[in-house]
Formats: sequence, C-alpha cells, structure tokens
Amino acid sequence: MKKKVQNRQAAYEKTALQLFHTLGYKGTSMRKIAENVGCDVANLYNYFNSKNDILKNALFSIDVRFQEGINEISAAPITSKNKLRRIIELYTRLSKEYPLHTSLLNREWKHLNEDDRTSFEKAKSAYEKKVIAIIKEGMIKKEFKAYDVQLTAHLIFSMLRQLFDSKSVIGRNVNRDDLEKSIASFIFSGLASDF
Amino acid sequence: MKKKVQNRQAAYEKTALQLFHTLGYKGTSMRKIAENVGCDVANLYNYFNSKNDILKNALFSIDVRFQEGINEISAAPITSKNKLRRIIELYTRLSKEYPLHTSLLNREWKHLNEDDRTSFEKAKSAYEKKVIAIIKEGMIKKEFKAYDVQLTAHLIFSMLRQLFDSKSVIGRNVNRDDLEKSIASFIFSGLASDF
DNA sequence: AATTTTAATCAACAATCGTTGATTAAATAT
DNA sequence: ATATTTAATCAACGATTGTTGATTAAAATT
Repeated sequence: MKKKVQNRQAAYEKTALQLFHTLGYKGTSMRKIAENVGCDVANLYNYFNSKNDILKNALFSIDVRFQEGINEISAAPITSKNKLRRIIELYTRLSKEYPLHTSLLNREWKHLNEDDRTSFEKAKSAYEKKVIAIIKEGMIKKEFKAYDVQLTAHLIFSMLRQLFDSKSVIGRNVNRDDLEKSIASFIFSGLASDF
Repeated sequence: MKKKVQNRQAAYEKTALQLFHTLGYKGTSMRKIAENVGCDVANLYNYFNSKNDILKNALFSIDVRFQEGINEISAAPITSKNKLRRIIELYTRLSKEYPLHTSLLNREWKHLNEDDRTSFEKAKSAYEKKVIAIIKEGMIKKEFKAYDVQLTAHLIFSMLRQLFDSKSVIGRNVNRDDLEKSIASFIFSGLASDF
C-alpha cells in the first residue's frame, strides 16, 4: 500500500504548508502541525527530516516550475509583449494550482537554513534577471514604454507575486483564461478609460 | 535630559523594526534586539512593555497615517483619477519616509496578540473599503475601464504595498514627484507602447 | 505463521523564548 | 551634598522550541 502512505505524507505536507501560510514558518511549530494532522510530534519525523526540509522541499519544487517556465519563455521566438503575456500566464497558473507553495516564495524563503538559503537566493536572482531582460528587451524594441526598468520590474513582480492570495485567482469557478486577459490588459493598457 | 532618553528609545525601536524587517517578527528575539543595540535584554523592558507592544506601536502609528490620508482623499472634491493619484502619493511618501513601519503592514500584523489584531483588522478592513469605493466610483463614472473591481483593487494594492522595499523608492536621491508620476502613468496608461 | 518494514507513541534532551524581580550604577532634581 | 528618579545588569522563572532514542503497534512481505 505504497499509495496510501504517499497520500498521508502529502496530506501532512499540505497541513504544514497551510499553517506556514496562515501563521508563517516561524510561527508554526512542529507540535502545531502534529496537532492539526492528529498525530504525535515525533511521528512527523518519520515523514520529514526536519522542519527546514518541509520548507525547503516546497520552495524548491515550486521554484523549479518557475525556472522551467521562464527558461522556455525566454527562448521562445515571440515578441516581448507575448513573452510578458506568457509570464502572466505562468504566475496565474502556478498561483492557482499551488497557492500554498507560491505563498512561500515571497518571504518565507528567508527562514531557510544558511546553505539552502544561499542556493535559493542564487536561483532567485538568476530568475529575476531573466524577467528583467524581457522587460528591457521590450523597451528597446519600443514594444513597451520607456519607464525605469527596475521600477517597472518591481511593479510587475509585486502584482504577480501576490496573485496567490486573491480570491479572483484562487476561487473555484474562475476562468483562468479570462483572468489572464484581464491582468494582461491592465498591465499593458492601464486603468484609465480611453475617452 | 529628556531628549537623549527619547533619542535612545527611538534608536532602540528603530533597531527592533530593522530586525523585524529582516528576520520577521517571529524570527526576532528580544535578546537579538538587545544584542544589536548593545545592552542587556532586561533593559529593553525599561523602554517597552513587551515585544508585542513594539510591533503594536509601530503598526498603529503608521496605520493612523494611512487612515488620515485616505479619509482626506475620500472627502476631497476631485475626480476619481485624481483621488487615485493622491493614493499613489500617499503610499510613495509613507513608504519612503517610514519603510520599516510600512513593511509591517503587509504580513507582520498577523502576529499581534488577539485583542490588538482584532482592532487592527477592523481598521484595515475599513481602510480597504474606502480605497475600493474610489476605484468603483471611477469605473461608474467611466474614468476607469470596467475591470473586475476586486481584481483591480488587488493589483493596485499589490503594487503600492511593496513600494517600501524598492530601491527606486527608498533610495536617497530619488525624486519623489517623478516617481509618483511614473507609477501613476504605469497604472493609468499601462506598459504597452502606443504605436 | 513468522519476519521484516513502516507508523505511531512516550518521555525527555538541550536550547531558546518572553518576561520578571532584585540589585546596582548613573543621571537628574532638590 | 542628598534624595530621587532613570538606566542598566544579573540571575532566574516557566513555557515552548526542534529533535532524538527507546518502545510498541500496525502493516507488508516472505
């Protein structure tokens, strides 16, 4: 019965991530996780090596998906505008499918132990450079307006990184395609009415 | 020598808030604060009632400024677009002047003790309703495009609430007026080039 | 049915947490 | 100079933290 065991491990992890999301990593104790899954604390250590490992696994597994996404987008022979469209699609999709994982990417990675944090920061930095390169590329090609690149990237990151806790994104009956188009329209055309 | 004492208290608070910003509230111990200011742990309790109080004071003092700001803006006899402009100005100004305080508004308020958290949530909710009302008003008056209100508010909040940790905002020689105009232009007109 | 592997429980460890009371040093006021 | 308030130190408290080892129960494999 390998299946059930994996299910249980997955269920325990999900409970942990939900608590991380609600209380923060530092605000979540192993005892509180155990309490929520209905078992003894020590039993958790049959499933996870450490509290740090729970965070680490969740962080790196979602990070890999973002990396794969951005690498594919960067290499695609499409306009900068379409690249940004696909970045929006990437965030919307992953935020909807893995909200609890995505949530950790914003702040909780700081609580990784030193080695893990160092390698995470490296990947994070490389990832951000690729997104910024696309924005810069779009400005050079005059597809985008000539804003300050750092500011523009910061504003876009700010929006995309918070999608995971928007009911408009997480909600069950939200049409992802409509949602992506709305966000893209907002980012490309802005809020002001045309007349 | 009341002055020096206040200075010292202010310095201790600043150190605490810097640690809150870097390590998070839960990741910051009173002993770490003491270590960073160069005194014994117990001495901190001559200046602050509790760790929770440091967080509480910082949160409510910045929150009041946002409340006063939004109340004034809401009541002003100006267009919705100009109201939103002034909201942008509010965030830019307070994020630049009080980045460490503003930082706490996003996530750390969750660690307030129950009573303080309840009253904070109440104020937060009332505040958000006022911003949303302005966005809705702008849509009704056709000053803004007819996006989903909740989504629009979420995107705008996401951007404005992260301004505090942008070097484009915090940096010493950043012209705040130019910055506000860039952000307003981005929000109103979007990123896409016009031709 | 016997054996091995997996899952769960119990008790306890060393470390760290926020906080307090007693006490001494320094600064201020009388 | 003396008295009083403020600032800082020391030691310690009870609680909570992540984690471990020993042990028992359950499940899977042989």
